[in-house]
Amino acid sequence: METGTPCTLCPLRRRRGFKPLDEPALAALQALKRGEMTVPAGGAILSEGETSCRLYTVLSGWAIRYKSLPDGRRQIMNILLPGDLVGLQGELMAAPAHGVEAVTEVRLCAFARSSLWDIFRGHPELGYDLTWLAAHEERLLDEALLSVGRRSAIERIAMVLVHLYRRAAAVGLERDGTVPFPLTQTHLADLMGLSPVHVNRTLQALRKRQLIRLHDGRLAIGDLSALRRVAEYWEQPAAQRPLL
Amino acid sequence: METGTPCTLCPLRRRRGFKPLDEPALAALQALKRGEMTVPAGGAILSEGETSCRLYTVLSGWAIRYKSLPDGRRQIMNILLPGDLVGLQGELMAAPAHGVEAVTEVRLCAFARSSLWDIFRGHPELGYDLTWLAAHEERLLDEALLSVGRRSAIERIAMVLVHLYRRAAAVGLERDGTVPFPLTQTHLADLMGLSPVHVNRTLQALRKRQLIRLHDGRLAIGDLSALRRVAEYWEQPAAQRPLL
DNA sequence: CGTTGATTTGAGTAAGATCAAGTCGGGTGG
DNA sequence: CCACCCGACTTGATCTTACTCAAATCAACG
Repeated sequence: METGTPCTLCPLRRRRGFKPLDEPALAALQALKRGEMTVPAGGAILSEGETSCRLYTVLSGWAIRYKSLPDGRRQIMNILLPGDLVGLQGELMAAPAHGVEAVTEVRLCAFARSSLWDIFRGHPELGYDLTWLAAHEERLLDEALLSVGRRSAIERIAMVLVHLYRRAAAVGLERDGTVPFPLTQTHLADLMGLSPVHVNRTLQALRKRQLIRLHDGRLAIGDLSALRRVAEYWEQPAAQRPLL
Repeated sequence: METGTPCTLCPLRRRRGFKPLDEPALAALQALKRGEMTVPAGGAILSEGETSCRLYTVLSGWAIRYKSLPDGRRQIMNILLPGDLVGLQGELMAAPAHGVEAVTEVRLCAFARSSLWDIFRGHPELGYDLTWLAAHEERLLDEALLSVGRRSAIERIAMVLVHLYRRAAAVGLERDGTVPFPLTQTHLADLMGLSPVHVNRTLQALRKRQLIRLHDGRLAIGDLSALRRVAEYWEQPAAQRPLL
């Protein structure tokens, strides 16, 4: 665990799309920061059932939040991108019922979980932001549940690709019409409640229709509106989000 | 909209399972309360896409929170029971992307949404509780997503029955080994991502195995541990929850 | 090279959807 | 009282989507 960049210089915070924070709040946040941490690709950030005394913000890299059944079936609940909070989800102070695993190498900004309470007391606006983030995460889950419960395989895949493209672009990962895409087809399967084989065939169908391109770890969308139409997906304009 | 019971006398608040609130916090809450409201069975509490300036707590009755696709397919995100908050989910101040509908007659306690900010500023402990509730809801969604994504039909139905039984019992709805169960099989289908016909056959299978009984609107569980085993479901002990 | 993980392809199958009736019970109006 | 209607629940038959199993390909890497 190293000290890392001070919050005032955090490169993420500069990005459009993140709500600017005023000087005192930033200072308070800095005071709570416990350092930075790097987890290698494939490494565990949180283990299912194990309590962590830390709370993290993803600074860079991709991670997955998942739950699994005793027999090994696994469901990915969400993909974590830079700016996302790790560890808020599981019942504020209790053991999380989910694991978090790095997909690529992940850089994290760590806070002491016990300082949560200080945030609420000392900086109500940060407490509000925290709740905003929780409500936002819930909205992502709603969308995922709708997909898995009611969309067909091709709709689900189209949906998740549009959605991840937008999220990645929103945190500045877009480069000439592509975003990095480190997920394997097995990840997509576990994310959308499908088998890996079926994901493969579905991706082929989308490629054949020229809707997407997927080359050396990057994703490009051929025809956004057509892809959205396939997914029956109309996203709401993204509000500026807080960053802790 | 009537004035209703003062928060200090709220019958829900007496129940074991709800965290007691101290005098000043209770008074603050009372000050924000805008009255009570009754919605008939089948009535809309929130419409998809429509902004509401209110925030509600369910006092009695059952409701569903759902999203739907343009072609009419519907996914229920959660069942709302007494003590649950309505309207926190959708991006704190923005239009909710979901609807909420009464299943039975529902009695609601209303707050002005604009007072959310006052809560955080004036009563950090209430702000914390709010976040706790959001994190808790997220946990419910996690469980639902795992079910719909990775559990078989019989596992899903077993799971949801165990889960709803516990939740209903936790808010005092249990009477000699049964809880009220106002959901139709179509509700269960929309909740678990199945067709109504298949829900019917699956319920029959559970009944044949003596695991559940479902009579005149009440649910009884024949063999809890067996039902849990079917569902591959091990729930964590319920912590005391806050009530707003 | 041999190994390892990801992707691809093919063949057979099963879980659950869809379609179509039909039943049951509780109102409602004549 | 009875005919009717409506919604929820049942049942049977058929069909489709997506799963499973198995094996081949491919690229990266030591």
